[in-house]
Amino acid sequence: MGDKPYHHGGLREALLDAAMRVVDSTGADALSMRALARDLDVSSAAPFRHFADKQVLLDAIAAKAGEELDLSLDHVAAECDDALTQFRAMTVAYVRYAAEHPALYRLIHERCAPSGRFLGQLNDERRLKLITLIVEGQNAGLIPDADPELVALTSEALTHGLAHMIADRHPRVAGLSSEDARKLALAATQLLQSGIGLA
Amino acid sequence: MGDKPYHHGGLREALLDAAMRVVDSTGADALSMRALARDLDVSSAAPFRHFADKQVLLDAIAAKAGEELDLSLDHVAAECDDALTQFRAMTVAYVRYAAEHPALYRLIHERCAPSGRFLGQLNDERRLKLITLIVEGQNAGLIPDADPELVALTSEALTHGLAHMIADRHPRVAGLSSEDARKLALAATQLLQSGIGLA
DNA sequence: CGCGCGAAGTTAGCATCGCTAACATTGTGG
DNA sequence: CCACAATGTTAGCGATGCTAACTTCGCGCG
Repeated sequence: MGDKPYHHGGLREALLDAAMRVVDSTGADALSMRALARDLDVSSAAPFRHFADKQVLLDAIAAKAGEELDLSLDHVAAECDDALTQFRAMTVAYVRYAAEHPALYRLIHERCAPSGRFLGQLNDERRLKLITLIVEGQNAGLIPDADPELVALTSEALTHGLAHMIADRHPRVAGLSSEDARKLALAATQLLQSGIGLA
Repeated sequence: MGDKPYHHGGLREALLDAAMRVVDSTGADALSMRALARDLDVSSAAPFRHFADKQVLLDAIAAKAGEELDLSLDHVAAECDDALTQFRAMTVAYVRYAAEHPALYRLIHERCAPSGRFLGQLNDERRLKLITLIVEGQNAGLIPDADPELVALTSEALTHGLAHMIADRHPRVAGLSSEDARKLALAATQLLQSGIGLA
């Protein structure tokens, strides 16, 4: 009756899910192949049938998290018609993801260097949209006539910086509630738009 | 003659130095207590006389790297009289450190969450100076009348974002030379000052 | 002066980890 | 129907972080 079958069934998915939960709640360093196998009640060698080594698993987690983030951005973007509010909403959503899943957010970006993957960036379609928006703004005389690539990059960097500070619990933004983080992201973005002055 | 003495002498410093080199060149994950001990030709238990566990060592490395970064900022700042150019030069120096010591830069910030330390932030003195600069700008009508804390935070976040993207070899800034990084940091900073528009 | 005590090393060993090799069990397509 | 590929299992290697119990050494105090 309670005999567990020799073959688990969807072990790969189960591994990925469990591993992602571990990383999300405990951090990537805390992930152990053997512990994972124990949790899923399989032998300690079983996971290696599905992931060649730990790094591959981590890459898979990062990829999945990246897709989640992407989906969340899509979802948010779909609810705005105005391109500008869309842009702002996406910034907020990005920062929010970092606040709610710091370890996954870090994982997504850390992986750039070691394994050559590059997740967590704005996908090309979205980036194109952003650049278009910028160029339009420049044609309308609303945006200073700088390189659109530079403008986009600066905007991305600001978002990124906020997200990282929050994910890493930087003391300056440590105790922020989800709502506070939202406000901060909005305020900083608006500040970038209006300019800080200092010149 | 060539007998190595039973007591190493300055083992603690030696460990710290060696460990820092390892992290800088190979990444924090590659640091091994035993390997470290082997390199310094001491037993594998010796390091634990000086650092209770690996995390403590990493914290010490992060602290030392933080001081280095701090010193480099001081050095750069000392060569500017104008407060504004000082601010810009420090931004550049910050990003430059991230470009030249990505693993250390990451380490400095990663440690925020796990061990409660908070390195890598602008120290209070410098931050105070920045805020003063902002308030002066507002009094002179050069800076929009926003919360100075917010303005400072936004500025920090932009710097931080650039630094992180470069340290993590984000594809958008991957192949940048040191000089290119310098230019980028400057351009982005100026863009923040003049404002991006979009409104 | 010498001695004893604490700081700084050592050796040995435990538990765990990532990973591999060799073998077992399946269910599925030819 | 049955061979085979896919997916599990067990056993084990080498490395790691860390601890316990012991040794060596140098410094300060009677």
